[in-house]
Amino acid sequence: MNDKKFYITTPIYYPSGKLHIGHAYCTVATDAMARYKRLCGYDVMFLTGTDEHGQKIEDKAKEAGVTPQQFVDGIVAAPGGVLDLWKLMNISYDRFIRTTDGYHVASIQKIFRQMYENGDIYKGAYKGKYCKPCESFWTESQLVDGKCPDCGREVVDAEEEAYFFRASKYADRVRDLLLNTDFLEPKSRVHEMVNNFIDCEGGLQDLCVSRTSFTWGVPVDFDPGHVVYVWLDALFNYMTALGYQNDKYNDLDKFWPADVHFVGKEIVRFHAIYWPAFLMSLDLPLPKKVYGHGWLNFNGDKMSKSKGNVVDPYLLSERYGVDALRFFVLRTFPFGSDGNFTNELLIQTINNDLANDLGNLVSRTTAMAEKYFDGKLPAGRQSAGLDQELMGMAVSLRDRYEEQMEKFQFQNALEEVFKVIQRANKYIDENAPWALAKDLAANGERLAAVLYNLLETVRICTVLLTPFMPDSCGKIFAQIGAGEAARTWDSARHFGILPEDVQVHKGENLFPRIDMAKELAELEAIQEAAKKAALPAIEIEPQLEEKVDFDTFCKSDFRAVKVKACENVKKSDKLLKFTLDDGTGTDRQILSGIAKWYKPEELIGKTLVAIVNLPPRKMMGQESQGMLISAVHTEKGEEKLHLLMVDGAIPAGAKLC
RNA sequence: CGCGGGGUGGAGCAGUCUGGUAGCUCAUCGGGCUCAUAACCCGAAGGUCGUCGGUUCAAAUCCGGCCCCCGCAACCA
Repeated sequence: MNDKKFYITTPIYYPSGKLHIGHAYCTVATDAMARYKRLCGYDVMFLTGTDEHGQKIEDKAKEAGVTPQQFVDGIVAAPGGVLDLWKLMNISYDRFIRTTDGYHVASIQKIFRQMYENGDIYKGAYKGKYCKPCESFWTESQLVDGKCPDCGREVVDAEEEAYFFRASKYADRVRDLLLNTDFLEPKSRVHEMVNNFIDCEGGLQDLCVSRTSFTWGVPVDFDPGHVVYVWLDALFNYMTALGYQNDKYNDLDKFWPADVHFVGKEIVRFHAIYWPAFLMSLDLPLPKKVYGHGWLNFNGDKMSKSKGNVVDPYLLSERYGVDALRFFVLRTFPFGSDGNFTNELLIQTINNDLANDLGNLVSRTTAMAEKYFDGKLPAGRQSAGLDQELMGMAVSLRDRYEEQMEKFQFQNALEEVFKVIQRANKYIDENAPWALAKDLAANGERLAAVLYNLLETVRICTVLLTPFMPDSCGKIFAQIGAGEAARTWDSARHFGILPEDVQVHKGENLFPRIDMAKELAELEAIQEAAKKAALPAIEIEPQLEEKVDFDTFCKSDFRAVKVKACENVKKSDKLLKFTLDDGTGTDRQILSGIAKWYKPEELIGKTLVAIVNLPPRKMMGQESQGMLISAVHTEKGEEKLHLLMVDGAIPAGAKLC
């Protein structure tokens, strides 16, 4: 049996909506790593999956009028879903776990009970600020202006019975793990974790690990009404998927502890603090490493559904090919820090690296082999001093590549490969095979040597690119006549693996050049349309739950006012200055930030509504005595505003009540 | 003094931990080649490495002050 084993995981993704390029990024990185390790001869377990419980899913399902299970099935297993995406993107996972799988649910129940029995989970009361309409608890620090950060409404003190995990008990061990080992990488994330959550005020807090406010989760089997907190449920997937506390699988001894968990930086906290603490509680071995990778932004902005700037991996895969997309994200961005995804960069990378350098190298090499030798190299060879540098670089490439791959520096590993590819292009220039070809009788053996060296260089590079672009590399191997033995990890360290009389077949262009200007325009149009479609047609502010008493309401003095004059405020692009007749005989001046929606001249003579007993307030150096009332809503993500205009027959100053 | 990340030739980035020629891609300019996907190869111009100060024989790199940008409710890698 093989004693070289490697267990790697992606996070299990939360299927509350379609996955985007960020999920694809992490998964492609994991896939490249898994394929690399397999290439190196490891017995690899590559796990991914979906984290399907929680309130958000329950809410979404309700909105959609289906059961939560139907909802997640729709996103995970239906056409165009998560499984489809990974298939499209050629993700070679060995196992896919869904936290709604029966074996996982049963395992979680056992785990929860076990931690309860050993005293690390205890029953307590969750105290906090509660927002009734959102059914959410918030801590003081989460509140925005003392109100619910979600909906902006008032919160009340509330208490709920809940189970807690004694995280505090493991604070010292976790701190030590973070500070004194390589458990968490990159190192820059370590301080953030320790400062924020362990050495913060009050130390590492016990974690609330059950909920009673919703039901879509793993039920606590000994206390009906409670469901297990999603993170406890989710984190253990890494072990239940190997058979921990269940009979479904039996790979725990073989693969646990995991070699590395790849996770996004926002969930580093759960993986670097609570996950080890949970494992310590059960006296289980800890994973060897958690690697927190960066995020892809889009055009400098954070990608988010609410901004509608989410990049769709389906679209890009279909348009440019899966391998091009896989390659791009790993070649361009350092894995440990954030990267800025732009369409231009994507196309640039495809054109330069894949089309011009790699694709063209394969193309010109195979074309010459066909043209000069009908695709079959003659056996005679004549080497020359010019060969040394190229061969040296090619043969030593594997070591440099390996060094970077072991550090998860995909960008650098690929950089090394492309240095060799560029060197090969230069080698063609140096040797000018077309000149040699003019006198085959005299130079045939030299020409054969040049082409053979090129094929070998291409072969070695292709072996090392295989984890990143499996399909395309298969096609290159076929074109250069590389059989199985010429595709192995071991063969990548040796020059001269291809048979002397290698048979070459020039094939299709592997990476066609893309017309940048045209493509950018089309992409933008598509993404713009998608953005619009993703945004809700009409959005209105939620109604306030909090009651206002009648007397308080009566204190607000609303009056009909007539616009006598209206002008833009100098140096302000938002403000309009109104001179109003409020019936008192003295003009009232009000400033209103509505220049975006109205031109001053179109408002003169209109009858509006204003609250007149607000304290006066200075804006841009001018006093505003009250506020004009408007109706606001959001349409396709765009804020809309309409001043309240009333019947012109209403006299200035009439009170509204 | 909440936490963290960042400021490097026109653009995007690496290098900073482990001080010692400032590197890559693109764009620009000039040249070469014609096998190849208008691709390839060579050369040039272009940076006081945000700023001020300190340590040092030596600082993009270490230390301190300051300025500017980004993220830090949720959805979310």
